[in-house]
Amino acid sequence: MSKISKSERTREYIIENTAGIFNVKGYAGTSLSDLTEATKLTKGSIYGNFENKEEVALAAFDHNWKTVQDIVKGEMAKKGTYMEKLLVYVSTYDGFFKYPFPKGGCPILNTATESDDTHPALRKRAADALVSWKNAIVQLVEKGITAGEIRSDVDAEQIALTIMAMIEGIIMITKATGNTKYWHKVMLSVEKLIREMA
Amino acid sequence: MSKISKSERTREYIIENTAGIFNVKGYAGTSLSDLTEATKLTKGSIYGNFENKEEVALAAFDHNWKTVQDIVKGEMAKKGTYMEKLLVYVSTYDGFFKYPFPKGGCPILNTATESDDTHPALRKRAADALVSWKNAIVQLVEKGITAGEIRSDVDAEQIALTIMAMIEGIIMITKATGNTKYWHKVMLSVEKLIREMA
DNA sequence: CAGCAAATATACCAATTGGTATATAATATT
DNA sequence: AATATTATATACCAATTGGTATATTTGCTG
Repeated sequence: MSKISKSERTREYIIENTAGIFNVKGYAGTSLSDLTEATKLTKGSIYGNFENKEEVALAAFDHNWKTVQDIVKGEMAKKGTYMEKLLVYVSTYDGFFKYPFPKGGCPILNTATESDDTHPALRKRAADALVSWKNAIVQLVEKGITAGEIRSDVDAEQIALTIMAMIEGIIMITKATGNTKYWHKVMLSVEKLIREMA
Repeated sequence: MSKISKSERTREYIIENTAGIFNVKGYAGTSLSDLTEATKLTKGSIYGNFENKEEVALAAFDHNWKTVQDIVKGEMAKKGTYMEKLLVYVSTYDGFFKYPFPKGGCPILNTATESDDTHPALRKRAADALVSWKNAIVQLVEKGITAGEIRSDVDAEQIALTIMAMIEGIIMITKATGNTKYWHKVMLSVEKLIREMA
């Protein structure tokens, strides 16, 4: 009486075991043989569950981004104030290692930079994730204003985009240089930006 | 009496005509046939001037990054104060379209995100560029302090890294979403950060 | 537990990949 | 202008690419 069919389970199995590869090697850098190797399945099995490589990549992106979201949402749920919820971006991303973040870093950063000029479907996926992330932060700021935690003259969208840009930018810088000191310095700037809204 | 040899000119010709491709398609996404097509040369000619595809990609990165640097340096030279020089990052990057920026956007962003987990040589190149960029900003801030334009209590490195992260982050966000309004909002934050140092 | 449908594996495909050995052409040097 | 050298093109290579048609196995259902 298993509600989920075999193929649905295999689909999930494929996504879980290849999501990390796409996030590390990128779409162009990931081959079908990478996928068969990682899943110990054959091409026939993969193409029986996905139309093509692109469809696997899209599902992998969704999976990777959901992984990040789940961690952040989980941490935010523990916090009482909107100010504290916003500061989760500092504390959680700061403890990058404590949490099971996807291999290869931020999937939005990786997917967006590779696909922006070359792969419309993947680009769209990253863009949609960015907009919904932005809206989530805007919501927190606006609720913070209503709750009296945050000044009413702040531009919520500007704050959201600035936080996002700082985080994504410093992820890139830190991963490229390997210098975690850089990371902490920019996180101080993010924290200052958030606290200044009070 | 041409000082530069034929092969040196061909090398330059290859770099100039392929740098944009690497910056748009990435290292893995760029094939030898992309290179021969763009240069109208044959593989023999390319491999006579470069050891392999990696060497072309490294030279292409250097070329692309120099293009960005030349634009910024040129604009900074026109400014009298260190404050104004720092604000060039806002005004120049803001007028992305006026200037002949490399096709595909910021080469550091593109190269770093693709190579950080996969290609040590390219990663190193991007990391070195990041550090020298950071040091250039630190220099400007420190000179601004000496000149009395900037408060002496600012952490120059933190400022530098925060500006860089914001710029790189918003380049990614803007290119992915296509929304230039986002760009301007974050640039306002960069400007605020710089002016607050006075 | 037999039979059918769904899922997976096998075997194959043409095209392309990065790269090389060698032939040919162009350029310097004498 | 002949020669030596350098640079470019040709022709080839094995391996891999993404993808498909078909065979085989698996799991579900009456």
